[in-house]
Amino acid sequence: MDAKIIDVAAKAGVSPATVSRVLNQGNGVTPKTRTKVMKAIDELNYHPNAAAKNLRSQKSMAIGVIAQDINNAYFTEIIKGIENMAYARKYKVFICDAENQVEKERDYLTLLMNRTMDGVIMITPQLSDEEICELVDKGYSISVIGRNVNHPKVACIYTDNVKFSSQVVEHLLDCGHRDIVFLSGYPEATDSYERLEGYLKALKENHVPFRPELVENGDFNETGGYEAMNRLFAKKLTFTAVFAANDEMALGVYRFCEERGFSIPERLAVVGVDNNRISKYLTPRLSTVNQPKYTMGAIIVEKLIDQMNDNQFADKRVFTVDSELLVRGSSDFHIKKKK
Amino acid sequence: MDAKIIDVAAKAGVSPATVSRVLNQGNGVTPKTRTKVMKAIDELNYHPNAAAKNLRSQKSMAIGVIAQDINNAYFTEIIKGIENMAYARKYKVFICDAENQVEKERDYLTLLMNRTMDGVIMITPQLSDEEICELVDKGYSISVIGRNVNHPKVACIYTDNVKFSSQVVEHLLDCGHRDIVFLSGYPEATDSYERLEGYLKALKENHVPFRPELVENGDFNETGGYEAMNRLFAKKLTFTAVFAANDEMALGVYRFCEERGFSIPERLAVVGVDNNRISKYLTPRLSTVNQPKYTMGAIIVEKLIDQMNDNQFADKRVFTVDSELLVRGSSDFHIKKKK
DNA sequence: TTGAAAGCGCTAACAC
DNA sequence: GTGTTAGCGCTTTCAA
Repeated sequence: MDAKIIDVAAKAGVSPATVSRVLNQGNGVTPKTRTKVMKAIDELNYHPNAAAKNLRSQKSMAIGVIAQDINNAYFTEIIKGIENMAYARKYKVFICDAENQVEKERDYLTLLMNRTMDGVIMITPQLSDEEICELVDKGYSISVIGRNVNHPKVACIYTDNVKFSSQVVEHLLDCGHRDIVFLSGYPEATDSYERLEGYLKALKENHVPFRPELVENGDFNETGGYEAMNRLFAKKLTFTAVFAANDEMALGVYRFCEERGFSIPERLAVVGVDNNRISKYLTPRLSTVNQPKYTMGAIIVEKLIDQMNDNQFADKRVFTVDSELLVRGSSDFHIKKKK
Repeated sequence: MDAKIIDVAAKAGVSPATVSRVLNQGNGVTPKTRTKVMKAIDELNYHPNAAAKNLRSQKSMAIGVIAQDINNAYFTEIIKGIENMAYARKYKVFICDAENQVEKERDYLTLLMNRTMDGVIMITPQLSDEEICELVDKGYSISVIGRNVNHPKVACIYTDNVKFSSQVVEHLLDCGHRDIVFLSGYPEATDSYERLEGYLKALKENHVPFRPELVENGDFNETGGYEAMNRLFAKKLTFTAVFAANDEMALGVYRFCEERGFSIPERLAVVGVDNNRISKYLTPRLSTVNQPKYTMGAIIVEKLIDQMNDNQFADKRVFTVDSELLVRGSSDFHIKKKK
């Protein structure tokens, strides 16, 4: 149905090889032949068949992004950074939505094995480091956002979870809080346990006793956060602040507070993580931790491309980027000290 | 580097054709041979090369979704419907983010021409019907969400823009408003002018004079909505309600009101469209029009698959789905009639 | 600068 | 039920 390279060649009175040269690198062709070929391409409305091209050249010029959940603006923001930089480097980007399921992450990785894409960027906290390393050892190109995978061929970019979590907790302590809930995501996720680590560290350094019952899992989503709050409340625990490991769970905390008539930040202070765009539309605005999401995406895709082409990195492999605690209405309030 | 089908065949002591049969439809193979082959596949960690497969079979089993902007939850919700249904039908989905640029829409369409994907679903209000029809006439499979493209081979699913817009305006009139701003998206978009049409219809039917100066373009995004409000205000126009053609622009209206100290809905009533998940996190909650987003995605992908395989539709081609006006805090208030 | 020819890895006719 | 073989449409040596 479609025109093929041989049709273009015939129409232009040249060989398929010449058409290919015009289409690709482009050097070693007379301007005159080039024009003839371009004209034929145009007239026949020719589009090179990607499958044939990929098969022959053994590459697809495509990068996959496996994101935890595309309904979460944190991920889409990163993806935009990836996409724009990839575009500048002549790569296509295929976005894959893992919908919070590890099995889906694995599923999408088959697109890497079957060579649909040349490399993959993972923005998912679930798949284990081991699994990633195993694949990389087999020769596949994978880069990672949001954690540090210790493998010489895996580029990583992340913020220091422990550090900013301590900062958040210190901010809450400064506001007079002593009983601070930590709302975790699924426990296997690095984002969960590293942020918990920061929470514990700050408590310890400030000589505030750790109450394990104040740690709950909210699965990184709104519903999970809401349900976690209900569980805590059902246990009749006392607390005056919540540190949610991401903004989505903080949304659940807001819902909980609204239903119970709890005012934020007076009755309960709330801090999230991600600086999800939703956070600034809440009332009161949600205090959160900002990360340079777009830039992180842009940087990692460059590294991935380096790795795919040279099988090594031009300079660094691991990037840590600074995060920033944004104190907003949901926590900017000093509670009275209990006697 | 990777194992190929011939390696598997050798290892299992069969021919490549048999391996292929096991891998694909699967009938016409003895359970015994099947087991042998599966074992070899497993041991060699074999993954069929997608490019070779696509080239030979002349299809990719991939569907593209070109969305206006993936930062907008309206689109990601639809995409989830598409993806899950496509998965059930053995199709992969490639998500493409047009970032509000027509040129990007066209760019992604080349993935259709070069056969990277077998068909495309467009959720973009910009690319013209003519351009879409032209491609379909050339034999490409395209389906459309959010408008009605009049072509026997284009499946469409949409809600009746005129109808629900009239409803919105009638609701505002019921609340006592007479001077209602219409915040449009870019004017070429069907979503803009059809919603404007509904606005005009309701005004006319209720004998409320149309004030053209109350129609402004907000480009379908938060910033656009905000700037449009500033322009209206700078002109010292009087109005008591805003009907924004989507929720994103309504966010800009909220920002404007907050900065000016205007209370919603007392000083200004606001209604949006999309039932974007953000709408219910606002204070007050945003009145909006809900569409069955997930279902729309699921339905249209089925139709696209029908069309790609049979080159026709099993039953209907055009689907209209009901929308529902959700009256929430941002408009649920009766203003006093001016004398 | 251009052309001829081989072959990327797979599937689908057609044999057997 | 299984094997042989041709060829999908392109790129890339190699030769001219």
